[in-house]
Amino acid sequence: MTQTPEAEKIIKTLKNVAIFKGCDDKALERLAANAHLQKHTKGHILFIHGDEAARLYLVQSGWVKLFRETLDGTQAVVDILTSGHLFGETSIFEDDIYPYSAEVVEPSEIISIPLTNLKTEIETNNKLALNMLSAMARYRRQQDREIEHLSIQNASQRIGCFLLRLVNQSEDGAVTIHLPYDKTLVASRLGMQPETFSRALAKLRDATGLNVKGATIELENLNQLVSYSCAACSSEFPCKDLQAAE
Amino acid sequence: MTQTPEAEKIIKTLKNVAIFKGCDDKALERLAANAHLQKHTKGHILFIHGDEAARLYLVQSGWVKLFRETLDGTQAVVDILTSGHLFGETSIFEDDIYPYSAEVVEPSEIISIPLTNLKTEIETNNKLALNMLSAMARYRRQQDREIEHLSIQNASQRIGCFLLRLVNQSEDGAVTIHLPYDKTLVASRLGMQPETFSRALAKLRDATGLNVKGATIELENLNQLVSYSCAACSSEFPCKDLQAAE
DNA sequence: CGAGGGTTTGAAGTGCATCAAATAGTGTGG
DNA sequence: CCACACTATTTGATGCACTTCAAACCCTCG
Repeated sequence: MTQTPEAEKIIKTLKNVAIFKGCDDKALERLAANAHLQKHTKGHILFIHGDEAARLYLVQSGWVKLFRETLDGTQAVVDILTSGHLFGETSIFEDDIYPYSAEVVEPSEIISIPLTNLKTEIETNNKLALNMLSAMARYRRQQDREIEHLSIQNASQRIGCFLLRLVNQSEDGAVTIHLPYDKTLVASRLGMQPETFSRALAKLRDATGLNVKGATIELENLNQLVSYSCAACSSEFPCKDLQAAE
Repeated sequence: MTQTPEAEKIIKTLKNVAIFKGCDDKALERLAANAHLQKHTKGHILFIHGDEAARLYLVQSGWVKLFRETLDGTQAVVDILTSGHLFGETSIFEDDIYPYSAEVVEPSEIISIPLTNLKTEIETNNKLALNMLSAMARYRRQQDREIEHLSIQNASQRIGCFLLRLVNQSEDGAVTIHLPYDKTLVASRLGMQPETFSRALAKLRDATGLNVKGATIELENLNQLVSYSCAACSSEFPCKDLQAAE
């Protein structure tokens, strides 16, 4: 089969995404049929909650925010995704509408694939179905923890937990963390107001001795942060899964 | 194949569970091998967060609470399940431990099935895998809404939303709702303290004119409750899925 | 009838939201 | 390179929502 360079690039990316691991080349080609790779600037809306779901999306680079809005305009951030993360794929079941809106929040490269490709493939490709199940189970555990955090952690602890998930777990000793996007956005991701985020981060600094310079955060040692945040969590520190791709 | 009466009863139940719909009898028999149906009294612990996961559970009748506990003893309720709901099944992927604890909170009949049965079956039975994917996708949407509610609804609105989900959606006009379990438990399910629940319910009564007598709640018409609670939600009223079995 | 758990009520405190305003930071065009 | 405009972030002041601790009340069941 002859392929365009774009198609080749897409297939190469798919190979590294968890749910497509172990799929053979033919299957990937079928999945990637009519797929597109597009660059988007900050602020671009990929789709709106309630839109008819036609494609699934894969973040190649950059960041994408998933959110919903209530009638009175309040916004709830569902998740913020980066390289390797997939979204919009759950709409192949029952509903054919997107359950949230998606907005590009940093310059991004986004791959999109027709949902029908996935739907067709999954119906005959048990391996793919199992991969997807495994990914969904992982995501579900994340959501459970998310709910737990919202109900029992305070603002500073949630920030601490968020920072810990940005740290490469193999790192030890002094650590430098770089916030991947706006503080305002981090705040909304954690379900709090920007003002609260600012104050809670200051409180966290006083409590754990971390050092904040703009979007860069330095930490002499992880343990203090771990004991501060993870005390109010049912999981133990190296909390696996939490940052894993879908 | 000769079957015990218990096995027959179990298979009959499985047939009515969403994820087993469309499975043929042979498959159900394989799944039900070494399954048990047991009665449990209030307070019985089925398993603890972190236990090695060996079986999946299905509520035949009664209510089961899924929860986690932090080091300092605080408890977060993950979900409270009833007839037709399945739990513990996600442990067939990656982890082989239960991601939460499970406690019987009302006298219940619980079916349990070895996880290996499901694991084996799912690997060859694409229909089952697809059903399970569909169920997981539905559950995921519920979780998304749960997170949204925790971050943007207040206590009274969350109670209102909870009540609306107990109402048979086809009903209209005057409605009587019966709380299925302790108010204290409802409170924890909604992520609030019992005292807060009590006060928030009183506030909801004043705001929407519902009538509370112990565990029975009467409501002249749904609309007032809908407009009170659903204003702070991104979904529109007859919020499907939310009470659906996994 | 009394014990015990569930539920409500009261009083006080904490945490987060909100509104307002100051400050820092960034990118633009001159 | 500067001044300006605009946005992100911080800080202050205040109010409301929920929690916490305490105690009363109610209901059920032995």
